[in-house]
Amino acid sequence: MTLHLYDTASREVSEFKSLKPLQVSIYVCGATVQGPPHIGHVRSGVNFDILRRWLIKSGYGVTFIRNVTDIDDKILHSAKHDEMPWWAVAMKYERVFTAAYAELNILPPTYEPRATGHITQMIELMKKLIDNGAAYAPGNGDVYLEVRKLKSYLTLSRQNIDDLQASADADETNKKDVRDFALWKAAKPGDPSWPTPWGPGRPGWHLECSAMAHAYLGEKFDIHGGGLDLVFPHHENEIAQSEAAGYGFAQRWLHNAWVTQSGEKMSKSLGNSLQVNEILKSVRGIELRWYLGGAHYRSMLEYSPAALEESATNFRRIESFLKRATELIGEKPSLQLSEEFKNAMNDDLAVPTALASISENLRLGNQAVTDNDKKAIAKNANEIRGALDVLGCDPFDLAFVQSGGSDLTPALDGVIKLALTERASARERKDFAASDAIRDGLADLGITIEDTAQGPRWSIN
RNA sequence: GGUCGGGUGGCCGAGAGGCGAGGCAAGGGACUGCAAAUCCCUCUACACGGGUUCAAAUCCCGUCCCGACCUCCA
Repeated sequence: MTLHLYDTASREVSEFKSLKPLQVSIYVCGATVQGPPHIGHVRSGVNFDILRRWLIKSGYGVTFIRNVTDIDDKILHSAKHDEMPWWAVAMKYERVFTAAYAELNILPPTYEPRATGHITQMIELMKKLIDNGAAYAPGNGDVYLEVRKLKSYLTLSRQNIDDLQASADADETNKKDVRDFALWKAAKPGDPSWPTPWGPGRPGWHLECSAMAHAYLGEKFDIHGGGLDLVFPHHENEIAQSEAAGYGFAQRWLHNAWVTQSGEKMSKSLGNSLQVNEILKSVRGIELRWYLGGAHYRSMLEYSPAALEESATNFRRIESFLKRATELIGEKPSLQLSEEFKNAMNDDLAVPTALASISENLRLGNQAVTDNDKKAIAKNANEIRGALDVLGCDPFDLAFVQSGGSDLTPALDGVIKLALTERASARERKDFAASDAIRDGLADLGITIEDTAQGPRWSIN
């Protein structure tokens, strides 16, 4: 099976064909850096990172753009509130986002453009749109796109323009039609602004992405992604601007669903958002990634602490098998993929089905450990590690290996082995009170002892 | 009002006409001095009412419920 992906525009899963052979260009709408990320933000990051890794594994070269929206109303609002320059607010949260992405082993984008770094491209795009007659500048410094003049509009969300509720904005008086949207917003006193032929102002949200996608990927590119809530208006307006400028734009649209709580979308404004930093106090980044990436990208993921904990436990079982297999085989598993896993991933990134194949590998692998069948241990360990690698959850990945400081593991191993030798001799003379005291003592220190056919092993909880 | 998703076992979560995904929890068993880990077995569900079909969780019609978007959103 070749790679098939869903397309929001057609609402169908279809075979993926890149514009250029073995090259894929992807633009994903990144964060507006007006606060720290919640787990919904990074779910989007994980979902598109899995897509990217799968494309790379499938032999494609991938150019991956994820922008940073570093100027918007909320950033300006925060800046006033915190008495900081707007750019300092944006940079502060951009760094928090970057750190969160790194904790979850989300690959850095090929290019990560900031909106404010691309004003020139935005002005060029507006000029083009005004020359085309698609956009107009009413004279107050705003620039609007005239949606009624478009050949098509709202094709992604399949809405009728007359059914849209008009925006409640107070300063709509300069629009020819209430549904026209701002490409550029005139400067308000005290706000940052950039000079344009139509007056000083700042970019509208939609214009940024069209201009940056064009700057880095050209007139046509393969995949445009983002959260489901961006379909309208953001992506509709990106399409409108780009098509009005004569660009082919995105060939396929992918949207990830939300993380919900009590059935409701997680969002800062609803006050039910869970910050990544908070969650990472209870689970490791690799475990949070396993949890967020485990649901299908188009399905809502209902968050609960119990579900997260369950998922983390499940991951630790897999990880424990891989470590065990490494000890028994004498080398790290290689990266192999089972047919089941490949087929699942090719079917619109069916991660839950792919996970079922990992569970099967795990069961067979553990059985092989019991039977001491090294060939079967290796096969299953290799296929599990290969799958985890695609999912960005390879425990051997350097991204997850603690860096800095000296590694105390060999020293600790020696000390624990001394204790285990004592325990073994106690067990030999059937002094179970003594042997259990050693095991309990180690358990109190967070060290778990398992008696295996190959002798005792220890691990830190 | 318009446009979209969704309702699956105790819980989470796939599937989208026919071989009962998978995980977690629970119960039983094997192994163990006892545990832990692991393996085996059990528990077998698709909101409701009609319809189509040899066959429906899946398609159609209707109903109920939940959620999202309608110019701030991942």
